[in-house]
Amino acid sequence: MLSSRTRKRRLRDPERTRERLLQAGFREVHRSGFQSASIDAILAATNVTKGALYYHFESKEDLGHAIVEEVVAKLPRDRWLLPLQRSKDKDPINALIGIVRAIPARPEDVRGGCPLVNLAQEMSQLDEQFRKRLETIFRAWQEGIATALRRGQSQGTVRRDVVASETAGFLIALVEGYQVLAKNAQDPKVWNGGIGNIVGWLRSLRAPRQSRRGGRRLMSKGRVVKKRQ
Amino acid sequence: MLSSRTRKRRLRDPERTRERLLQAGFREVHRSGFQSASIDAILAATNVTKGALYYHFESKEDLGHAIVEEVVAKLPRDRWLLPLQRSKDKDPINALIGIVRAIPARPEDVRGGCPLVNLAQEMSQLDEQFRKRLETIFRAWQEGIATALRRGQSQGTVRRDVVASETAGFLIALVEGYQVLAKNAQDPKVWNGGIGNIVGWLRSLRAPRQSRRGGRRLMSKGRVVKKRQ
DNA sequence: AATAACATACATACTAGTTGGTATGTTAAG
DNA sequence: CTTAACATACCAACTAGTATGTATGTTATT
Repeated sequence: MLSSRTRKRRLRDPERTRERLLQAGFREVHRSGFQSASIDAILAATNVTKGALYYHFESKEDLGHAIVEEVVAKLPRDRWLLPLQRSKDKDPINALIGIVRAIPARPEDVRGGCPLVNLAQEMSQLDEQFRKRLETIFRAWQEGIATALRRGQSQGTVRRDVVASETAGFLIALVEGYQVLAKNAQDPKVWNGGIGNIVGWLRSLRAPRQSRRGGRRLMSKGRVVKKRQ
Repeated sequence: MLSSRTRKRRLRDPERTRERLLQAGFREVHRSGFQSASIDAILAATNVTKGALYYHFESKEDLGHAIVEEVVAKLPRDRWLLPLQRSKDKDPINALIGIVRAIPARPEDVRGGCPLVNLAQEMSQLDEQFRKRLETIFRAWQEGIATALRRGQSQGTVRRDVVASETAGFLIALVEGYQVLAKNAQDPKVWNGGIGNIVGWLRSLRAPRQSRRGGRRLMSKGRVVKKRQ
């Protein structure tokens, strides 16, 4: 027996139908925002009919919630949390620098903005259900970073005087803020500049070589400061 | 002759009508976003009729552009640029700290988010006219901060090794990023925490007391780092 | 193995409401 | 009297959502 996918494309494949709706819904929401996302546009993009959509999701909101939980939530998980866990032995600051540098800087990504921020910005005030789901994602993101930083502190690679959770929030705010600016500029150069400055700031979190005097560290090397003073 | 305002409320006062539409439009757009902003809701809020609105503005987009230029643009000007200019003699870092601390932390402000970011996030990808107007605002904001920082550098209060324009962008990203997080959390505490961390970072830009060795400076005192190591 | 019974997974056509926008009429101000 | 500043009524397009019908897949029965 061949798997349901490899056979001659079954006429009914509810899981696949649902997944296609989620993906197309995500794209439409990412483009237009949730409120302006058109159900008809999603259907047109998938060649799924309205009856099928409302069989799998009981309302537009329900579809939106599923998109957040099943599509949006994956983004920080894949881009941040998994890489951080995978590099358990290495210095978390190097890992974070790598992650930040790996955030897509292609024009279409920069211009579209971070889906998480897009949705949070639009919906958190309007729909508590959306907000809660988004906050869960933010929390997991922040805690993942904080955990990695604490690990770095016990390894001696991260300054002991930084407060992990606050620093994680700082980093997230920074990343999201620069993405907003880059999206508004509609210009990858803005984002690339942001990466440089974020990386510079990240380096300032490193513990000094031999941990002299309780882990103070200067704030040079960033793109915010000149390379040669 | 009494001024047009003090008389017994003239039946026709086009300037006032226009201004009321701008203000109500701003509030509606701030609440719902531009796309979902309802013309009818704006009319209901102002007791102005559709004919009057379309006499003053030729389309919804036109109204939106006017809102950006005449209402939104004032916000960073009033909150950032004017205070920075007014404190020409003082240390710009102190001025910036005061400005950041003065950003409203009332629940309704935090939950509504920064109107500039809201619009940028929603519209920059969709409507180039919107984007250009918003970018003008961001540019002026960034240049205002950069100018103040450079002034501080020649005064000797700001580290010489910081690149003013980059640092200004960093600060803006940070402020906007934290406002996004606070809006998503719908919680003023998140914003207040952000203020603390921003202020801490701002302090790290100060030139050392007697400008020893080319202006290096450590990054302590922030809320990101512990107060007593 | 054949088939009846049933539930799943859709498809089609429609509705009630809202949207931005307009055509045309009216009235106040100079 | 003229025209600037509205007011009213209306419209076509689009919205999410639904009622109803139908074809497919599964399961129980014989």
